[in-house]
Amino acid sequence: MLPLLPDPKPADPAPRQRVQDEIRRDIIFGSLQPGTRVTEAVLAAKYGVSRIPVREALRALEAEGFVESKPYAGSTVSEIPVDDADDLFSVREALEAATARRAARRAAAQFSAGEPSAEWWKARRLLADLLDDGDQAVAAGNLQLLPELNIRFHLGIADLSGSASLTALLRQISGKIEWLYATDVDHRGKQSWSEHRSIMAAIDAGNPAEAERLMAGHVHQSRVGYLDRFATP
Amino acid sequence: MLPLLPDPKPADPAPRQRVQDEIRRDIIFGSLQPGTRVTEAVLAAKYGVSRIPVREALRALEAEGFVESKPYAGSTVSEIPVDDADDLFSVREALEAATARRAARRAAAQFSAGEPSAEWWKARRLLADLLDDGDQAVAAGNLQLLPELNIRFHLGIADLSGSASLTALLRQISGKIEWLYATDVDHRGKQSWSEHRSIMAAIDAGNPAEAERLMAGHVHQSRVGYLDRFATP
DNA sequence: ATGTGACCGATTGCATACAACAATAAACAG
DNA sequence: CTGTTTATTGTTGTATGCAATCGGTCACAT
Repeated sequence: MLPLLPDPKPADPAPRQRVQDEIRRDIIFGSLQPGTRVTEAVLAAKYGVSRIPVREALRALEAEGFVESKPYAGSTVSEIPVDDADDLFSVREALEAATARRAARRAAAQFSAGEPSAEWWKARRLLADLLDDGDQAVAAGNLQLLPELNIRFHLGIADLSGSASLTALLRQISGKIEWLYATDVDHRGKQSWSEHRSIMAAIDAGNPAEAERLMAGHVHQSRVGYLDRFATP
Repeated sequence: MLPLLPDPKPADPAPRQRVQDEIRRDIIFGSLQPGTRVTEAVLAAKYGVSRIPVREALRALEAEGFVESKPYAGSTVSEIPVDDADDLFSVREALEAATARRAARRAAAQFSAGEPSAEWWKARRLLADLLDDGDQAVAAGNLQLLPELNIRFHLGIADLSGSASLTALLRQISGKIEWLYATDVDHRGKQSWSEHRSIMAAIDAGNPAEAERLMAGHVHQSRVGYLDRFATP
């Protein structure tokens, strides 16, 4: 006999990843405020899993800088790095300039060596879709979608650069930047998004210098915009 | 019956940290070569602990970029990031310039506000000892001690900056740089070390611009030296 | 001979159980 | 009343056992 509900629970194939994303989201969007003590047991109960996935998620979040832990003493939610904003942006400028430069160099190399590799096409295709989605969101006035799309675009460029080290660093910084912006939306949204296509074009053209220049300017504007708005001198 | 040796092993109070450091050391100094498959079970047996500490150590090392893992598929030792060297150095330049600038600013603030805080003195004292140890090593010709002392000095400056975000980023980059240098010693050792005191002096003087300038130049020389030596164009 | 499918060993992911440690609070001496 | 010592409790750290999943391999049909 066939059961009417063969699989009532969606099976949850990756509890650790899910829990990690949930906790990070709760931290970024204020449900878990800085200074809050988070214990493995209550989080485990909250998300319906054992302590082990929660524990690993907390360790990962600690590496990302969202929580701080002391041995046998527990974990607490970190402070929002507002004081570090300016410096984080300056590092991000150098970092993303490097990724754009590399991406353009790699694009040129891929095309000069006959057919681009499969993984290159995959990353490039993802960026194309992303750009379209963003334009669509802008056209429809859904500006609240832009922060997420923005991060994915920049991480996509890092992927194109082919450097795992730089991608990991950018991922770490992006988390902090997202946290900083979470208290408010990116006001410069439309303007900022439109700059992405020219960066992409410079990369496609295999022009490292131009890609680097555009990306550096793009991030710099983002930095200036943030500092203007939140005025943390 | 009572065993003759009730506690032959020194109890090992922190297996996870120890195992993590051991594995990282083995990776950096060649005992575990890139591409090697590392399984939790054999590492657990190798270090005489259970799989859990090994597992967490591997996760942390994955966040540090030393191993790569795929779900249910195991972990392998990452490739040495030689291709990323130049870009890592360029990011490091921006990053350490920021830490030096902040450290100087913070030093000035500490002194202008009466007595410096306890944690400031602690970090400052650690750097003083470090500088002395390095000078002593140089005088005694123990240049092989310098790479370790060098990393600790730069992380110490990051501590002085008071920014957890920047310190975490530097820690991540430092691991990679150490890995790059592990194949050879830092040839510029003596010269490089002597520059640390002037950086420290600029910070103590509360001169952010000068501290930033000196640190940027210091890291830049390190970069040029590395690229000259290993010539990866 | 070769492509395709299912099986099997190996390995990770998670849950439960227990031990070690830190932090707090209570008891006590001064 | 205050400083110190000691119990107690709550939380993390580790060990073991089992379930889920992946990679390779062997049979088999084409």
